[in-house]
Amino acid sequence: MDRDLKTRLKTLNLKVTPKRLAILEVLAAEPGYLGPEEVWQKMKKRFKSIGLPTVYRNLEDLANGGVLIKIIHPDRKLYYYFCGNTGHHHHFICVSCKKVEDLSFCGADEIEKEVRDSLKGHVVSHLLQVYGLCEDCSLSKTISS
Amino acid sequence: MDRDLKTRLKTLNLKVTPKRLAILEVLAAEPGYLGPEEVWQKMKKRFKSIGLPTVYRNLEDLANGGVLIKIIHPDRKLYYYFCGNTGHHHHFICVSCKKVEDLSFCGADEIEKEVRDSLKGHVVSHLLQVYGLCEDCSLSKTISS
DNA sequence: TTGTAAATAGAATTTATTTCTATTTAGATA
DNA sequence: TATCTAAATAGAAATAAATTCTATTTACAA
Repeated sequence: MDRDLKTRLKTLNLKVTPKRLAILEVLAAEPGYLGPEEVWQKMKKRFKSIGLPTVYRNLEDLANGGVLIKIIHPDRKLYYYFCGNTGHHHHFICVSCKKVEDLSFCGADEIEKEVRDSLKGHVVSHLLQVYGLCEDCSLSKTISS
Repeated sequence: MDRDLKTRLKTLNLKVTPKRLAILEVLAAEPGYLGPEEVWQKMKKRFKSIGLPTVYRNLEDLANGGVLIKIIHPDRKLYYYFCGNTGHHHHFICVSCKKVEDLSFCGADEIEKEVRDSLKGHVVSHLLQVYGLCEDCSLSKTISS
């Protein structure tokens, strides 16, 4: 686990614990994304005792810190994946096959302008998720959910 | 309740029941969106007996039929709004006082273009949620989250 | 008018997620 | 290095949104 990441955790006031690092390693090694339960299963192979609440708390804390990205599926479950850089990600989620693809579109500038000009407030973060049918599912299915 | 809507329900193989129509009326009269529990509360003012599962089932069926739009918030709760008013609603949520304000910004057109052009998919719905500090909280508080 | 598949009430249940409390640990400070 | 304190944790318990189940009622087609 690289030094930058440890530094980043400290910046977030998160202590560098073995389990916290292991959760990051599990997700960093994953090509896709995992749910809390799946992360827990993988953690149990590495630690004789590891509580599910620990997994939930860490995933939440790390996502709040921007180290992980949190995805909310149409099935309402939470999923996370490792985020190398500090930027936000926007997603296109297929409601049929659950596949997630990145979107490059981001209206951050316009959003910040509107919040600043008409609401007189400050933007801390924003979330954009787009639900739909991916190419494969568009070809083979109709919208039924 | 207009005739077009009844026709639309029949097209979806959904019978035109008083409660189903009332759920639509409740949401059509709402400028924003409502959760199942909120819809249930409003329904209980109109019917002496109305079950929460009935509300859930109808909201789901109507959303599947495209009469309602379903969105999933970062808090994982479901919300619905009538598909016939001004379209989707985007919100600015103050992380300090939890106040919600409407945003007029919407990048729907650009999003649909990108999904269509580069992903070859179709957009069903999207969720834009902006977190920040409102004017009052910007003046009096710091970000603590 | 009648038959039947859909809709419903109300209770019970499910399950992802969170809270609680006692205990342990990371890492700052002396 | 030893000590201290807030953060992190385990494990049990709780929460609550959402769903399932079964008997009963109703919309509406024939």
